[in-house]
Amino acid sequence: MPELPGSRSDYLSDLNPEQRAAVVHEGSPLLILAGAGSGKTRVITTKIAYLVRERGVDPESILAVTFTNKAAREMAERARRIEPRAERAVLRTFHSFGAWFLRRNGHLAGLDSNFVIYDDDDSTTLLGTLMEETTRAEAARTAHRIARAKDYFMTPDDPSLAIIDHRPEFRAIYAAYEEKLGRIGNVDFGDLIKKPVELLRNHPEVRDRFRQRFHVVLVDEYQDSNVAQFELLKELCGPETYLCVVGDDDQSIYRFRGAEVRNILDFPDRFPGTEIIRLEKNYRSTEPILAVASSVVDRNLDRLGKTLVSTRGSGKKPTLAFLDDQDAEASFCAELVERSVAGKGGEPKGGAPAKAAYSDWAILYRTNAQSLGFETEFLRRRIPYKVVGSLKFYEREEVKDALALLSFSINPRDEVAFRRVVNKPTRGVGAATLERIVDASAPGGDLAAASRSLAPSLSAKARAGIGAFLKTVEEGSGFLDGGQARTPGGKKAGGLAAGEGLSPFVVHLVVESSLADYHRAQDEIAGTQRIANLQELANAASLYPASREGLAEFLEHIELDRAMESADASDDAVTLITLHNTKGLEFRRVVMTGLEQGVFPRDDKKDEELEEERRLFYVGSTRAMDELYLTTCAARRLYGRTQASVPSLFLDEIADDAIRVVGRKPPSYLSDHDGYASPPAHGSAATGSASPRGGAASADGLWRVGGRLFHDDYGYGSIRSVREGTEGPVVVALFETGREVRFLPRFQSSAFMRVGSDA
DNA sequence: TAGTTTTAAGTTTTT
DNA sequence: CTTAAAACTA
Repeated sequence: MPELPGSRSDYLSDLNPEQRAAVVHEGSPLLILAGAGSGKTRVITTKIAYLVRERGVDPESILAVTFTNKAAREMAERARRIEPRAERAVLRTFHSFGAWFLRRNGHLAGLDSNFVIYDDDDSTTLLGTLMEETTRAEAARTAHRIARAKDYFMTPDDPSLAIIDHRPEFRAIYAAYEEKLGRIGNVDFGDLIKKPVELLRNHPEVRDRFRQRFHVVLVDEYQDSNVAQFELLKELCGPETYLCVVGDDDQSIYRFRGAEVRNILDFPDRFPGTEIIRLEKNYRSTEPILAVASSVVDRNLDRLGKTLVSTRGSGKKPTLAFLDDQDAEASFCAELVERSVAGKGGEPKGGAPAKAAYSDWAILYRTNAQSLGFETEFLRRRIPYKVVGSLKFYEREEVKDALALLSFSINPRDEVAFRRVVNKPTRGVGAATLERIVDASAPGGDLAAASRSLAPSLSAKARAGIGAFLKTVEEGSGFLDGGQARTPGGKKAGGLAAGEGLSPFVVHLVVESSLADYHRAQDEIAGTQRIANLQELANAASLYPASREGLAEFLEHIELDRAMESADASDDAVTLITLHNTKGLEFRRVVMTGLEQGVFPRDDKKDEELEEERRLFYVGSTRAMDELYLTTCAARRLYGRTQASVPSLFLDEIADDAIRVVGRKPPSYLSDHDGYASPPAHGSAATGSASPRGGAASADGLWRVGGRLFHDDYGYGSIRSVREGTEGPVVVALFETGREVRFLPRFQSSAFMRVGSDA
């Protein structure tokens, strides 16, 4: 049957046997365990094309869900390239599918089709109105717990709620939050999954309709799915539905936000008759890189188990560098980059070094805060770089303000939006007035109407302020209801030509309003780009129709696809990126930095969390195609304080002959990890110390007479004498306060440090 | 009500 | 150290 003559390119013959088996498989549920770099996306896109082309499946009956918009776009693009008809398949993220579902069916659950989606910040604000005597930080914590409860598909009356939050009052807070959110008529991220499941359960006719619509359900990155998403799949998949999930349990790194590894580990049990296909051929990395990656993740106990085999064969052995501190780490990375770009590959042997581009390089770190050191050093050396993921366009104050104003104009019950912008710029509507208005309206009532009816009883200042605010909103409303024909003022907005959809509206409400004046003033003072950001927002709106529905759609797009992609992807620059953000990416050369206890792994208290950190190591190291470097520092500045650090536990898990070591291993690295943090140690010999010569020094050469010290309690001082005791060096120091103190460096950690002569 | 000073806290974060 | 929110004062 699949033998179509001539006309098609033989896309199946490009696949390896396992990939092909996964593509042509049908019947039972299928779990594809796809290791890093094993051609997962290729399999899933080819499968869509195959189903349409060879099996005569109607593309509109195929639902493929991913976790990121980027992945969804890439999948759509690649499937379409093989089979143009695949364009009609429903290819969405879980959340955008949920929103799509609720806009059509939400009325059955009392939800207006133009609902606005609240992000975590909005949920926190809403919760703040319910928990009056708590700080915002506490409200944020509770909001997070509620989000987790929804990830686990728990309602406020769920008996297991204590697993999420053991406080007895949590149940009531969660219930109150749900009640208020419902009255306002909006939803949060968790609702986009949870509400469709509930609706499908309560309305069998809707469920059956969907089961008739989608015959094939495909899920990408299944290891990142949460319990609620699993429930959604169960509702969507009837006995006739073909379900295929693709994932890698070793790449599950979002546990902290509800991802449930058990979903993939238990998939064969939950869906009886499941067939498992393993994709273990890695097309990305050389063998030595995979050896390092595997050696760490292999220590995990809870995994399905897979052995990646490189199709690229041998290559350069990964390098582990022991360095002094984060400054040394930054310059180490900078030098690696500079030398490779100049064509002087770092290695004396191994043939002619290939000349690298800046874009071949990625510097990986555990936390965003670590990027700063690299940025400073790269800036100084004029190495082009781009920081991925720190843009946070949607989190900017002016953007959030603009979105709040837009949200309020389609939903005057939106208390969160109202609170945010009613007195911005300051119009004389303070906390007292605001509370009066909110109290005057019924819970979840129309706040614009409440403001209007209360206005006569307010002070002149507050009345004028409310009036100005309402005028702005009403003009916006009129525009939306009147349709495109009634462009406010008839002027060409912000240089945009006519027929720009929603743009003129956004320009009027946001770029030309008093709110914009406020931000324009901020631009003057702080030299920021706020107005430019608002203009960008307005430009993006041109793609949506000038109606309430169009505005809701626009807001949904902003809320669900926050990765405002900067178009500088073609620039030749080093990538600075968190480990989490690298999933799905690949680079020729990768440096994983900060391999220290407390940094990475960040926390070694709980076994399950440690296993997740190991997976993060696996994800990071398998991004590298040709070269992999690991760095670890003897000391690290954190919150302005320098602390001694111990090399990461993961470094112990790599076989000695699997990695090339640069710099000196500290003694503690060889023995135990639970021991004392050693004082600034190993790098000093390698970097060359300029500390004073002569006089007694400790056996390890770190403590010299005359050396400078800093102690949290005693301040600055200098070393008077050093001798070897049974517990290591014994140092006597005279501090500036005149105090003379004797101590054992071994028992000192954060409170005490050497002051480098380079400092 | 609005601006200033003090104090507290600090992961990762596809949606 | 750096940032953001709470507390405080004009």
